[in-house]
Amino acid sequence: MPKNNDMSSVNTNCASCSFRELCLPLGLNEREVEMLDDLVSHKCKIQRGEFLHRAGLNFQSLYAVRRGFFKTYILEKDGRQQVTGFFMTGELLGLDAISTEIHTCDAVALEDSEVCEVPFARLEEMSRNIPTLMHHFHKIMSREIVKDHGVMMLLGSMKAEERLATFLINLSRRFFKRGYSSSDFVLRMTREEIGSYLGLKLETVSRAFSRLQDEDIISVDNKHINIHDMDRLRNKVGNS
Amino acid sequence: MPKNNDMSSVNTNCASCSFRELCLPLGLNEREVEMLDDLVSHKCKIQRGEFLHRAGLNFQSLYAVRRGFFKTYILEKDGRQQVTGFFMTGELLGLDAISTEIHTCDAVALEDSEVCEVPFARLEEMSRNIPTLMHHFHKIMSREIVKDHGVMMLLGSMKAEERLATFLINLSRRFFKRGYSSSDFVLRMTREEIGSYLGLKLETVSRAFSRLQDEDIISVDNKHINIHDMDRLRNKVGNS
DNA sequence: TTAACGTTTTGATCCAGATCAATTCATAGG
DNA sequence: CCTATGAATTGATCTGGATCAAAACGTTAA
Repeated sequence: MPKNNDMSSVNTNCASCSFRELCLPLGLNEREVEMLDDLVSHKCKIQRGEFLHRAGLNFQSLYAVRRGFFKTYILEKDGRQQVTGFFMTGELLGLDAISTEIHTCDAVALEDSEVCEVPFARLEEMSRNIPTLMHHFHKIMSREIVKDHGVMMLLGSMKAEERLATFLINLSRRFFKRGYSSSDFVLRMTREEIGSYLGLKLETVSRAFSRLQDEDIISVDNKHINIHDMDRLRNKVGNS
Repeated sequence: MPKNNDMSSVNTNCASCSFRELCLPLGLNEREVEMLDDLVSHKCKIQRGEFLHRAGLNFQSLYAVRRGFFKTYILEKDGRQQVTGFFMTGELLGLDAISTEIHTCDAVALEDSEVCEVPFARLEEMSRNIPTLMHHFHKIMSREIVKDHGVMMLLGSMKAEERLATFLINLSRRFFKRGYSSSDFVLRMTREEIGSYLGLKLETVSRAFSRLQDEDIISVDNKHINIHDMDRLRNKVGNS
C-alpha cells in the first residue's frame, strides 16, 4: 500500500493551524491555550499511502488527525505487517514513542488526510512555564494507550465473530464521539488489515461480516457498514 | 484462589519503607528523594490470596512490589476471570487506574508478598513542589503500559508455542533485570492463569511446555522452569 | 501416615479458523 | 469505454487448539 519505502515519502509540507479542540478539555486558561496555538506550528497534508512517521526514527512530534484515516503497523521478520491500530479524525497519533523517544511502528494514511503537528520538544519546553501541561498531556496519552490496551487485551480469548463485533462497536463509538453517524460508516481499511489487527485471516473476517449480515445485525456493502441492531451486536461480545 | 470476595481481605497493615530504588532513576536530587522517602508512608504485607486492590474501587495508591508475586485480572460477565498481567519484585502495580482514577481489575498476591504503597494524592500534591516529578512518573507509567501493550498486541496472530515462548522470554528478561537467574526460575502462577493471560486453554499450555521440553529447549519440573537453549527459544517467536 | 482436593499431564475427539482455490466485484489507467 | 489489477466473497479441505476424559502428581489438613 505505501507507495515508497524510503524517507522521501514523509510529508513535510505544512501550514499553521489551531490546536484548541484538543487543549480545551485540559482545563487550561485562555492565555495558556494561546501559547499552545502558537506551539502547534504545522498543518500537514498527507496523501493516501504516505507515511506520517516510520519505525526506528526519532520521535519528533505528536499528530492530531484533522481529517482522514491512518493505520499503524510493525513489520515482522518475515516482512509481513502486523497492524497495531487505526486512527480517525480527531484522534492522537505518535503515542507509541512516548517512552522510548523512538517510533516503534510505521504510520500510513489510508486516505488523503490532514494532521496538526505538535513538536514534542517545544511541548516539553513550554511545560516548564505551565507545570500542569505535561501532566495533563501524559494523562491523555496514558488514557489513549490504556483504552486500546483494554480492547486488545481481551481479544486473545475471543472467537472471530466476537472480535469483529468488538471492533465494529469500538469504531462505532469513535465515530459517534467525533460527531459522525455511529450506525453508518465507511471502513477505510481492507479486510486483510482488519484481520491483521484482530489476529484473523481476511477470509475469516469476510465470513464473519457475512454471518452478521445473514443474522440481520448489520448490512455490508463492500466498505460501507450499516449497523441495524446495535443491541444484538453488543450481545455478540461475550466479555465484560 | 482469592480467599474472600469482600473488602475485609484488603490488607492495610503497614510500616514505613524506602522508595529510593524506584526514584533514583528519575534523576531527582538528594533533597527530592528525601521528600519521596517521606511520601512513601507504607510497607504492606500481603498474604497469598489477598487483594492489593479491587476493580471498581477508587484509585488511591501505586504499589511497588518489594517481595512476592501478583496477578491482575478482570471478571467477565459469565464469572470467568481473564488474567491481564503478572507482577514480580521491583515492578509497579496499580497503573491500570491512572487515566480513570478507578481500578479496572483486581490484583491478587500469588504468594506471600510485601509492597511499598505510594499514596497518589500525596504524589500529585508533592509534584507541585517538584515540577518534573509528575512528568517523570507519567513517563515511567507510560513505558510500563506500552511495554506490556507491545507484547500482548502481537499475541493475536501467534500459535500456542510462539505465545508461550514469548511469555517465557518476557519473564526471563524481567527476572534478569531484577538480579535473579534469567534461565532458572519458578512460575508462581498456574497453567490455567498462564493460559488465560495468553488466550489458551490450560491443556494447550501444558502441551506446549511438554513440546519445548521434548525439543530440549527447556526443562519443566512442575512450576520450576529451566531454559537450556535461549537462542532456540527466541527462534520460536516468529515476530520482530 | 492417609485422605481429599487441586494441579498437571496425556490421550481421544471435534470444530473453528487457516489454507488453498475459484469467482465476482471495484477501481484506476489507458 | 474497456482492460488490468487488487479486494472481497464463497466453497472445499486441512489442522491446531478446544473440549472431554482419565490418570498421575503435589499439597494441605486431619
